Amino acid sequence: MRARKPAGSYHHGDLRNALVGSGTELAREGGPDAVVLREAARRVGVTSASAYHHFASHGDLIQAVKLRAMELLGDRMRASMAEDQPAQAPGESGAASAARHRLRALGAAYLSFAFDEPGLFRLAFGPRGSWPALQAADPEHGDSGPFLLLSEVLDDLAAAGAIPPERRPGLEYVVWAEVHGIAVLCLDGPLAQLDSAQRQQTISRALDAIIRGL
Amino acid sequence: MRARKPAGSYHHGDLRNALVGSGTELAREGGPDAVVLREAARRVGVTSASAYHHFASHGDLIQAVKLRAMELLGDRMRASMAEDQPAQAPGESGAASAARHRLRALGAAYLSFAFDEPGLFRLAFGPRGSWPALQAADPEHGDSGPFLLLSEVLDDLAAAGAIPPERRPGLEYVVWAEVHGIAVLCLDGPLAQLDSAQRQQTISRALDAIIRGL
DNA sequence: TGTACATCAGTGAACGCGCGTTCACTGATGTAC
DNA sequence: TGTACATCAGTGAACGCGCGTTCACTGATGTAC
Repeated sequence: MRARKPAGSYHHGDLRNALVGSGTELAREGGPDAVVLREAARRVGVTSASAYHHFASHGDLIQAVKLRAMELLGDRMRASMAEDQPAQAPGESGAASAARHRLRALGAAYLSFAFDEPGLFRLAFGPRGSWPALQAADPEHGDSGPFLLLSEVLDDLAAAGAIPPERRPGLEYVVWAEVHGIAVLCLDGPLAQLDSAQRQQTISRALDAIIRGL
Repeated sequence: MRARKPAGSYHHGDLRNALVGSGTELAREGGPDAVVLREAARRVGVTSASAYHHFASHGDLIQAVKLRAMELLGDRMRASMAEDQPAQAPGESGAASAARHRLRALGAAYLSFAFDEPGLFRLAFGPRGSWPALQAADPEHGDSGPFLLLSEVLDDLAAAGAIPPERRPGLEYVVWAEVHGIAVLCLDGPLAQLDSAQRQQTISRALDAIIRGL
């Protein structure tokens, strides 16, 4: 946390970041519609007009918050991958099953983010704002987005022979869509009525079906 | 179309229906956020206050439009199933493949609705309003919702031995989620950048993976 | 090291807008006798 | 068949609200000399 308030300062010093932060908080609490420019400024303790020194419009703020939400999803998935590596020397015969295990962990992390942070999730995948180009997954920042994580696991599976090579291209889209569908249907669709045990069972079945479909 | 304007009448005669209609039009044009009570009334040529004789609130209107959108989706799927039955006597050995064919048609219809009517689709599956209980799929109206259509096809597949019986329960949720995920990712997610050929290819691969995963 | 000055990042007040909702009302409808 | 009357389904005006955005402004910052 750098220089939020340089002591007795008039200027904020990091207002853009702070606004994205409070906007993210708003999205977390109330979803995409709750990301209101005036309220975001209010929470930072700043006039709404000042936001226009950092964002061209309300939509611009929304887009920034959307990107932040995507980052948070990526963080969650990366963390899950990191902690979920019990056997570090899987032996070549177990390579495929280890990769499958990681794929499952990735899907589970994705879904747990959706259920823990429905507001952020809805913003990240809702009609407001737009997704950046997937290929330009800023490698300079060193961190790979959710998309690259998935690609890597699928590469591992292909390398281990668990996926026929001719089926590999474009597979990330298919797998992503499958996991994503569960999340949406559980959050805002007909599966919202399931209690948490039923939901967990459905998730488990769906992940089975996905892996089977590889 | 019954009695929209009984000649020189003061009363509208079918205002509730008309409002749901114009609300649906609004959703079609601009998605969930565009379903504005005042505008819906304006389009029917009626004061916004009059809407409150038929809906308790704005949210009530939205819910009604949401249900309409679901109906339209069901219509589309049913129509697709009806026209897509070339061989009416499939022979017992081809029963499984015929059912698979119908499943594919169902998925394609679902996706074509999503792409043709993104506004309605977003309302149907968005955070606004809520889904009715699936089991209470009003059998008195004679028409089965999207959910029942899917169930029937899966039953056919199970009967034809294409699905191991122990995997049958809850399968509709899984399949639904898989198809749904494609739609959402293509509409509002990272797959929105695909051109229509790439999209079609992704869809095709995804449907393959789904069927393989049965 | 000190000073002049351009630039930057805030303030505070105001704008117009369209929304959901309420209210007292009135003309039309349909039912009881 | 006709009339009285309760109910229904509209009207039109108004309300308060919070929003996004603009404006002229001013205090703080940092750079050139």
